[in-house]
Amino acid sequence: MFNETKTHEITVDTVILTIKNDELKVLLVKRENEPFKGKWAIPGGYVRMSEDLDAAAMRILKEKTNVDNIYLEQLYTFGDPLRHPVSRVITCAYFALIRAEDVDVISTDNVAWHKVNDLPALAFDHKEIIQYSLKRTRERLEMCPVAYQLLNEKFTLTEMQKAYELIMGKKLDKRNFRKKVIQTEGLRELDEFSKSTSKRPARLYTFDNIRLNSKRAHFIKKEKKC
Amino acid sequence: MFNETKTHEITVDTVILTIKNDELKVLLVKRENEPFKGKWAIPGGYVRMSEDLDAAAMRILKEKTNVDNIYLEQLYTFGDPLRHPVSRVITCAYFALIRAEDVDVISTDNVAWHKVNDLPALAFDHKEIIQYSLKRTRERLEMCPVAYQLLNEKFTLTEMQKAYELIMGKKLDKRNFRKKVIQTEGLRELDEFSKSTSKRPARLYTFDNIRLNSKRAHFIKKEKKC
DNA sequence: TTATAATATAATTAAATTGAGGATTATTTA
DNA sequence: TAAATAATCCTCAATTTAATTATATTATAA
Repeated sequence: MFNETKTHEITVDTVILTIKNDELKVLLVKRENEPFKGKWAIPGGYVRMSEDLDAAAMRILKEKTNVDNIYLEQLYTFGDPLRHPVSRVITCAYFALIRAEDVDVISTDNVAWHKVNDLPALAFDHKEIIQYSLKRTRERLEMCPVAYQLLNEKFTLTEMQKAYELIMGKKLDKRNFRKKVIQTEGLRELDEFSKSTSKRPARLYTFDNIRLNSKRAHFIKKEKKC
Repeated sequence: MFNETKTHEITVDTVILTIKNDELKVLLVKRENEPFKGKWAIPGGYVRMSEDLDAAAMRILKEKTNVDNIYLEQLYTFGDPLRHPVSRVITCAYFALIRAEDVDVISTDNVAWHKVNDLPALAFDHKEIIQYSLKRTRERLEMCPVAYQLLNEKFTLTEMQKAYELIMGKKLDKRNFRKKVIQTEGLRELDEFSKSTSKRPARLYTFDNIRLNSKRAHFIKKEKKC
């Protein structure tokens, strides 16, 4: 099946997660070319010869979705020889959590946010890649409050808790969550309140230092993993 | 410098760590070809077209060092366009902790264990790769007692503590270490004792389930990282 | 005006964990 | 036999975690 003398093709693929309408969503693009033409896929493309992997991920994401200036973290490299139905393509996957308000997605029929818990049929092994990015996100969330990356610049503690609950897939106690989270280094209480759509307006908070060196998210029970 | 139409070359490189003579060591091979001919490097080579990345890592490690049948974990993919002085080579790095007794290293002038804290000049970015594998190993060690992978099948708690201390780079209290580690799921006390070279012989322990789903290593203070 | 819903704060509790160290026992060597 | 050393056992206080009870505040909806 394979010509062993040929060199490989390498792509990068990016998993972009956000919260919209109380749902965890992932940014997908509709494939314009074969294979899997017309199927949804995470944004990806070929790495140029003189291009760093990180740079390629940023460039391709920008080209396909107009999303720019975000922190992409390398996730995993998927190299199953059969993951691409035509040729041998190894892909280095990246992921990011972003604020929907921060990016300027060209929303077309070919670029859209999809619920992570209700994905359409995806091209290649992209479903597996998304699942793995969720696993990694949960692990990161246990170590530090990265959920702030998903929230607006100003957010309520209830919104933050909701983000945690969406990612971790479980309910958390409001009082203990609050008690713990307000100890987080970098979190600043504002003198502003949510435009109460209903009921009592909630205080807004913000994160001061983006490169936060904060506390472990102790209010999430740590899983033992090996 | 680069021909943008050419496809990339992809290699795998493996960081194999063990403890020998109370030192953390890494398995290195002397390069037989240019570039960096004669320089020490971590074992690595080209991925075949029909070969899975994991399989390639295993094959190449076996070919170069005779080390076989170990659990290699993917570490990171290094893709700096200038990491290879001649062509564009992206490398997917793997790492493993092994028991020196379990493997049959062909010890030649070209294959040898080197102290991690006293490395020779290395080819490519291999020093960086080794450093990153140490960082990852420490993170893993904080989550679960992977250090057992470094120990003989039967080991004393002092040996285990020494492994932790070598990896974490700090001293631990003997009594507290013992108190915590004996709670680890899968650790079994044996009715055997070390062949006391001198002083009181220590009890031997073993790990029952290799695929242990054990407790977090609580006796290592967790670092906050973001 | 009242019921309701969400935010907010305080305080209590048991259990578990952490981190430090005292004290004892076993074994070898001088 | 005594000194030295390693292994082992045990105690304790401070802290953290997780669950819970209780109460007050501020808005909307009926």
